[in-house]
Amino acid sequence: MSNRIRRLPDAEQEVMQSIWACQPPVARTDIENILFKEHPMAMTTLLTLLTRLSEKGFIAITKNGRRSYYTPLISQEDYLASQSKTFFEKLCGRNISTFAAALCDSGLTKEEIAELRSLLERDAL
Amino acid sequence: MSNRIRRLPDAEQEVMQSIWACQPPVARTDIENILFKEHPMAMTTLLTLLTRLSEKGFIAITKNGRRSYYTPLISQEDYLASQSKTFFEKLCGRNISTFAAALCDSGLTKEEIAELRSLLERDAL
DNA sequence: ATTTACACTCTACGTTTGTAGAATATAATT
DNA sequence: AATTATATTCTACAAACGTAGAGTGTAAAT
Repeated sequence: MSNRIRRLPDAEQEVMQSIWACQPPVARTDIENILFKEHPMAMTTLLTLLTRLSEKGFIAITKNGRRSYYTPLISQEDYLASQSKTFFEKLCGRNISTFAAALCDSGLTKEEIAELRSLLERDAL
Repeated sequence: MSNRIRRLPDAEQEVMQSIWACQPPVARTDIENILFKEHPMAMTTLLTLLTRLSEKGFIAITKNGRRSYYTPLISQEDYLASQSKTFFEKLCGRNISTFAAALCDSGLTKEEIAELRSLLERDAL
C-alpha cells in the first residue's frame, strides 16, 4: 500500500505524464514530442522541470555522454491512486454521495458513467 | 452547465470548504470553528486568505459595522464538478478504466465502492 | 469622553512555481 | 586541431502561496 504522494504543480505534472507515456529509458526528445503538443515551452524550461522532478524524487536522471535519460521512480498508478484518495478525502470529505454527485456533474457521458460502473463492479469482487 | 473553475491553492480551498459548511451569512468565527480544528493559523492569515478568495471571485465580503460577512459566489457543487472534470481529463487522460483503477486503488473500501456504484446507477437513469 | 478591546487591512517575507536566457561542457564536423 | 552545433546546468525573475506582525479604524467598557 503506497504512501501519500505529494501533488505536483501543474507544469511538473504534465512532464511526468509525458514520461509515463513513454517506454524507458526516456530521452528528452521523447518527452518533447508528447508534451509540446499540449504545452509548448522553451527547452530549458523543460530541463528545469526535469531537475525539479528529480529533486522531488519522482524521476532518476542518468547520463550517457552528454545525453540524459529519465526514469520514473513513482508509477502513474501510485500517483493516481494517491491523488484520488486526496480528492475524495479533502474535497468530498469522505462522503461518497458527494463524490458521486461530483462525477455525475462533471461532464461524463451516460455511457462513460455506465462503463465506470461496470468496471467498479468487476474490481469490487 | 457551469464553466471551468480554477483550482484553488490548498490553504484557500480549505477556507472555502469551511465556508461551504456554514449557513450564510458566515462570520469569521464560524469559519474559524471549523477550519482551525484541522489547520490552525493566525487570524490575520485567515483574513488574508479571505481577501484573496474575494479577489478571485469565490466569495463576496459584506460589512456590518466593523464585522465582515462572507458569502460564497461559487457553489461547492460547481467547484467539485469542475475539479472532477479536470481530474478525469488531466490525470486520467479521459480514460475511464484508468479512472476506475485509480478509484479502486485509492483506499475506498468495498462497501464504499458498492455505494458509489449504486449512486451512479441511480443518477445515470 | 477616554480608554480598551477587537475586527479588519496593509505591509512583508521566505518559498514555490512557471518561465527562459546565459554559461558551460561535450560531441560532431570541417 | 579548430570550429560549430547541441545537451545540460546556472542564474534569474516575476508571480503566486503560506504565513503573520504592524497599523488603523470602530465599537464597547469605564
